[in-house]
Amino acid sequence: MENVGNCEQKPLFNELIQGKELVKQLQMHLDPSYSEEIRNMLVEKILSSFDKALSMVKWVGSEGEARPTGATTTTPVMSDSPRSDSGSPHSEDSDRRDIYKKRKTLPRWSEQVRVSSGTGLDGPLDDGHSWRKYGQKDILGAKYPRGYYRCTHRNVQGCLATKQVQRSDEDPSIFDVTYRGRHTCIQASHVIPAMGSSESSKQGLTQDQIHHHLLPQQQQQQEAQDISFNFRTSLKVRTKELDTGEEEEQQQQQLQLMTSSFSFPSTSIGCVKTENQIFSSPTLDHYFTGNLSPSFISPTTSESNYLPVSTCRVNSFGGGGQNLQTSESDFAEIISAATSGTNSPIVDLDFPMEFDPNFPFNSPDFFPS
DNA sequence: CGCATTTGACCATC
DNA sequence: GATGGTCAAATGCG
Repeated sequence: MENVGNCEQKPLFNELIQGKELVKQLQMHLDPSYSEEIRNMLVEKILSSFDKALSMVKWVGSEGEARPTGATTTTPVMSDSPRSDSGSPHSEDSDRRDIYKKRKTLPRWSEQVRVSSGTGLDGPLDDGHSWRKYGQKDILGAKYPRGYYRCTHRNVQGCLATKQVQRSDEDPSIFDVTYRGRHTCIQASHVIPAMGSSESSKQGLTQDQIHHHLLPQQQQQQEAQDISFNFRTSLKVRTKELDTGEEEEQQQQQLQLMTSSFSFPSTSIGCVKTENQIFSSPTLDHYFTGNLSPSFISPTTSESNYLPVSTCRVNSFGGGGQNLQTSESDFAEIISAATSGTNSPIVDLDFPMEFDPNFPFNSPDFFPS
């Protein structure tokens, strides 16, 4: 935590540099013979880059915990005990308010999970963490109630990660999962090797229950398999969105527009939407994939036939600005998960486009081949 | 018996 | 006041 400052400045710096580079590119593309699409995209990218840089400045300026970008609403909640009726009136109230306050500043992103009908799974799948349901609520205008989950290890390890699961109105097989906060817990538990795990799920075992059957040594390895387990059973469409102010939301939408069309060239799986081949542009292709290690991309196809059910992911990323503090570790987690399991049929890893260009994806350490 | 889920009530925010 | 998010007692399950 002491190095937060340094850690934050680097991405900030990178954002600025990136912005500059983008301006240069844009400059080159000002020639009317170039596609307008590309120019627009560059403009948006530049804007987002600077937005992120700005928000990072704010973020760095404010001390402490994982604060997403320029969190506009950090209403300092004042002491006025609303719940004086029961229990301990003193610290508990402020604790609760603290929780609310914290929650507001927690990073948030969402992804859509499609549960294949063939799997017999009724609900949204586990995502590599164990969750405990703590509430359900009918949501206005939504057919299905929203489920609220928090990390099972919340009490033990103080992990504040939560998620909300909302079944899609139009397509009940799609679940909109909104995550909040990062897991600070050590996932002491993870799912069993591929085949067995899906069977277990069908039998109604919760992931957590499954997890408890594992020995600690196994558990870390299980993470990768856990993730792949989900990949095998669901289609995820991740739209990473950052929780922050409304401005950010708009920016987010822009970014999603821009990035949702992205798909890795190697994504051979049929159901991936490739609405838009913006990235066929050599320039942009270079721009984006330049940050991607080929070995990052290639595994996707080689083992895709391993998937028992239609499984694919459409990645679309919003700007990852706020996530910078955590995304790297998250990232590393995903990457290591993807790479550590040799039989891991990871389809497309979803990770923010806005990663640190200096992040050593090209390093052999990251992609032992 | 211990744990997870359900569900109504409470609280914060808009 | 309406709505969404959380709490916690009650209930269910292995």
